Amino acid sequence: MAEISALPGTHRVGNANHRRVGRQPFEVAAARRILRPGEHLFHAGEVCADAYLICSGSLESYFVHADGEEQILGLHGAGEVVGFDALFGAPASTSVKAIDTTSLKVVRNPARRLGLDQCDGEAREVIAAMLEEYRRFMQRLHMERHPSERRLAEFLLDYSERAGRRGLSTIHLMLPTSRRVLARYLGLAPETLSRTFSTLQSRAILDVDNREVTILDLAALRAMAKP
Amino acid sequence: MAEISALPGTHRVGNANHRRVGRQPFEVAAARRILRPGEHLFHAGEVCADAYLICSGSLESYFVHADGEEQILGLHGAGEVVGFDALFGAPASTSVKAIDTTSLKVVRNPARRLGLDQCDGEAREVIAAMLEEYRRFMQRLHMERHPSERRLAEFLLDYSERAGRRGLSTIHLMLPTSRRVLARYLGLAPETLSRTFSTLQSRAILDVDNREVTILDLAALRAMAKP
DNA sequence: CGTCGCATTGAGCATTTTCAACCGTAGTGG
DNA sequence: CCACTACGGTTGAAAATGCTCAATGCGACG
Repeated sequence: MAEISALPGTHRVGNANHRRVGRQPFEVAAARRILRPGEHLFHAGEVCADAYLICSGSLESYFVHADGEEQILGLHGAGEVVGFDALFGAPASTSVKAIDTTSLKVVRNPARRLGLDQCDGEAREVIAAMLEEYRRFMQRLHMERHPSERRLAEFLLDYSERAGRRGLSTIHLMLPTSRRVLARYLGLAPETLSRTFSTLQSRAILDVDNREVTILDLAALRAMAKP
Repeated sequence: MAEISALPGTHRVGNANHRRVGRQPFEVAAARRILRPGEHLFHAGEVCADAYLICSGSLESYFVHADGEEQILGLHGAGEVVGFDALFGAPASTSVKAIDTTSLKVVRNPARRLGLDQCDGEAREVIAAMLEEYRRFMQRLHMERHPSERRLAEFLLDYSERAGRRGLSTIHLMLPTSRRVLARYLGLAPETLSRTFSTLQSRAILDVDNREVTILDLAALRAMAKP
């Protein structure tokens, strides 16, 4: 895939064989940056204008969730790109730091370059949804390490919130899928999910009737989701 | 449910209230599409020109991995967007099918709309890397359900391939991180990872010396990764 | 009324985590 | 030069968690 000659220090300014077609010319800067081990490239939440292409070394991208658990999202080596959020002018979803001494090529202002900063409303919406999806993935990767009760609680709260956003009840939920599909979504065996529903019902936290779920004790559910 | 026998392709051209800013004019179609339960919107691998915005109903996006396991990636409700790959003119990473009867708004040709089909080589590379990252996430979500041996095998093969791509040995690997970090990356306790390394060494599949790992039996490792 | 599919429940089993101790190396200071 | 400590890695045993297999319950549909 992204095969970039990883010759550390080869300042290839320009790169003549560009198939530049549409966009107006802009500054093509082949700026470089070097990180020492442990040094951060950026932190989650920062708004970065640039993306980066790894020339040599390796990076670690991670995210510290609200509960303090550190989720490691990627180990990146030469030829890979970090800083996608910059594409969309969005705050970084992850923190990125160097594992070894790492040399990077700075891809300046990719957002402007792609013209993403000036597209119409509907297209913007698609992009926003894409970032949302990306974050949801992070969340799910994190969830996979939680016990089943917590997974279910997290799912229900997320689902409840989404239901609320589209004007439905946030406590009386109508699940969209069969147990089997929901179980696979949550990464559980169907039996385990069934059992988990049962125990939450027996503890009067939920009232479950097939696909209809009523949240009886929201506080308890929240406590279960964020220990 | 509203069993309106689908009006597939109601080309409602128009919709004047666009905040068009940058891009040149193009066909603004507010076409709609209705899916019945179980019906597919698209399959993984198809190249779709359009993205979709869900108006009502719900969709399931999933991917069937090489080993036949079905990974459910998202349950999508009203207000969400599916079909990001169309943004980049890339083949769909996932299959999407309707759970309930679902009504969609078609976002035509988002790629052209964003001008992504005509950006320069370096920017293209960033986009390709982003899609790669997305697929890696899918892969990892899938991995979380595998036993530790398989996870490690998959990681090592992936890492080996990446090392090869940048001109390093594919059998003599220098791991980039400490055990602790690698364990977190793989979603395991450090002790479990250590044990797994040990058993693979005792079976003469690997030779492990701290961060140096040599693959002794590639075939066995492959068999372990893809059952 | 029987059967099919889905959901639930139960019991035993497998894997992983946790807690604890131990080992080897590297750094530090006497 | 040799403790001594610190740290990461490894190993062991117990406990927890979720999975598999099997049986049962329940509702829809013919």
